[in-house]
Amino acid sequence: MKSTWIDNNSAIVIKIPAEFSFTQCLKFLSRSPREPCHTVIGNKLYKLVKFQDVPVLLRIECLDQNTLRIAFLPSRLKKSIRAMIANYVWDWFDLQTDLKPFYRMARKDSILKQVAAAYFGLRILIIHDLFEAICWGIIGQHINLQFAYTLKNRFVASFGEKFSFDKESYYLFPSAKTIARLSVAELRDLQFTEKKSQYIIESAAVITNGDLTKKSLLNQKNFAGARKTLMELRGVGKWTAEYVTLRCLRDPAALPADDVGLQNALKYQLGLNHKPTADEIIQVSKGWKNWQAYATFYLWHSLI
DNA sequence: GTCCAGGCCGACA
DNA sequence: TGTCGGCATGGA
Repeated sequence: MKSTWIDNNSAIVIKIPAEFSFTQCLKFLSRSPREPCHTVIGNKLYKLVKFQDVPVLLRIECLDQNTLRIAFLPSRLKKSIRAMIANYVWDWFDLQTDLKPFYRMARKDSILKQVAAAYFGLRILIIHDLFEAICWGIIGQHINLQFAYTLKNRFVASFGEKFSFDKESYYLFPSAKTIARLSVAELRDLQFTEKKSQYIIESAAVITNGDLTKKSLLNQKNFAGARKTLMELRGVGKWTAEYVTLRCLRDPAALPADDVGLQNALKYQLGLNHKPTADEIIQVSKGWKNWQAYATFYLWHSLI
């Protein structure tokens, strides 16, 4: 465990760093009402997780500047699962990263200084599961984000495990094993394109048979190697590989320069009348060394 | 009705 | 190696 936390039978308390804003993170997480895998109600975040085959509903809230409280149902979980929950949340909000150097750099950067100040404390919201990250990347290719959430919602409602707590239903993202068994027609029914359906089922199969794991990607010499491996999957090109290394593998230097969202955010920040090209984005990001992922995330956030 | 959307693939020059 | 059409539909 990387943090100091105190627990009892029904809740865990995590000490959070000063450079953390639960409000900004919730804003990012609530950018679509169609998001099926977590819910934001007021200032509380609800998320279903499963550890050691036990489904657990988390309710996360910020008690004060220093403390995050994670309540869970069912209560009285064994200590090992409580530790997993604490680790899960710690990772989800990327609390291991010291953002002080990012803000020092951003203050001197003409593009980042404004977004870094406006969204102070925003963290990259990690997608823990490799399959979910790849899948979400493929779903989001070349369609608008709201429609991508519509597809995700149908996908999760159709194939994700459902559990009920207090008469409310909560879903887990579908497992690779479940999706690997599907036919293309079953995803076509949800309005996935033929190609997206094939790519998602094939990726699920590669992950299910153990040929691709998060661990194996992280064990590669560098993130460029991980991206190269990811791009061996059909349907995973440069953008998706960059996206997965950013959201799932925590590559601090991931920069999806072909991303239309990043292009639009920079167009606005730079006051351009055209979207910057990938080369132009690489040029303006020269000073963001090892903080490209955070710069990208803050710029995405500026579009919400 | 038109244009764009968190791209990728395969054909072709 | 670089460029271009097709995908297939929703949202603005």
